[in-house]
Amino acid sequence: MVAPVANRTTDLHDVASTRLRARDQRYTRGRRAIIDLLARANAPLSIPQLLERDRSLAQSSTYRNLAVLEGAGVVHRIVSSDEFSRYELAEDLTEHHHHLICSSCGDVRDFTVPSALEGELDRALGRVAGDHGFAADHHRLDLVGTCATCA
Amino acid sequence: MVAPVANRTTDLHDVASTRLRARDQRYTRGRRAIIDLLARANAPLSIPQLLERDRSLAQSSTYRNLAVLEGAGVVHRIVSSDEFSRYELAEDLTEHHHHLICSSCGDVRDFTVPSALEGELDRALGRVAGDHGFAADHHRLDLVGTCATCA
DNA sequence: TTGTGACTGAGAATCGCTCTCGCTAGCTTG
DNA sequence: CAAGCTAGCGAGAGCGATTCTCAGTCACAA
Ligand SMILES: [Mn+2]
Ligand SMILES: [Mn+2]
Ligand SMILES: [Zn+2]
Ligand SMILES: [Zn+2]
Repeated sequence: MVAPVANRTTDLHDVASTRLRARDQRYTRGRRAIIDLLARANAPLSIPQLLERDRSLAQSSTYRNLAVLEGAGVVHRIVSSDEFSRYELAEDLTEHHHHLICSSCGDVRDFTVPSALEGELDRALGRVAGDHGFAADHHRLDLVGTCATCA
Repeated sequence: MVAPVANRTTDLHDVASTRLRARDQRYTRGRRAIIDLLARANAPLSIPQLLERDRSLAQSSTYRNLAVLEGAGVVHRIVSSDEFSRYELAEDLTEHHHHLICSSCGDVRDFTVPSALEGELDRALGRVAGDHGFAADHHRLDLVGTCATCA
């Protein structure tokens, strides 16, 4: 329910840069390239997909930079049963949403549910967390199945 | 919303045995031991946890048997960002539920939400799936945060 | 220009998980 | 019961995504 911190791409880079600097880290070319790719894509990307889209990226650096960006709260890592993890911009840089996960090809697509339902969900989950002495950070709602391509 | 196929432990083993036989596979001692451990536990277990609880289990066989049991639809594998996957009985052998996932220690606990909410969720997700030409198999709702133990 | 500390990338290392293979065990048929 | 067939077993080798190492770079400030 919070407005995205960055709407324009320029803002996005500013936010990324600021969050990194706060941790004594630099917003280098490789890191900016990753953010650009993730912002341009309309779905979470795996490392191979990132390397394919920008051949100048080194694999080891990309792994390292994604970890750094995740630590700085700029990027979010999605671990599924697929062979590769996927990465997307952190939610406060985009908007709260959920994922359609294809268990055949591993592809992930975004979707949202009505905010009324989202609200009910949050209330119910808040109650559950309280009952268990659990400090909730965020919820995750995925729909698992077969995508249109894998028919 | 479907009643569990097996309520008693005996039934559980019968179901497991039947589902394996349907695939020309046998319900051996090691496989039965795994099912027993999962039925007794009130949370999904990782392979190390299984091996610790039953020292007679061999690691490689346990990995193989869990894969077989998953293929037969008796066991469900949960992949998280924790180092180990965790396993629980398939939902039609227990009941539909969701997970509290501790991002600190990796522990997983079950919870349920009111069936009214679950129904709304299913309706909304059905609509989403239709819009995307996605053949939904099941949904997954997790609450990620820090458990009481990790405070 | 120099010093400090972060970054880079090729390759080595890690480690959960899967595969291999010689042997055992369960079931079926005669 | 014996023989044949197939599934299962487990120790260890292998696999592969991810992480780590380390010798050079680069950014930035003094
Ligand atoms: Mn997404
Ligand atoms: Mn569970
Ligand atoms: Zn697909
Ligand atoms: Zn914990």
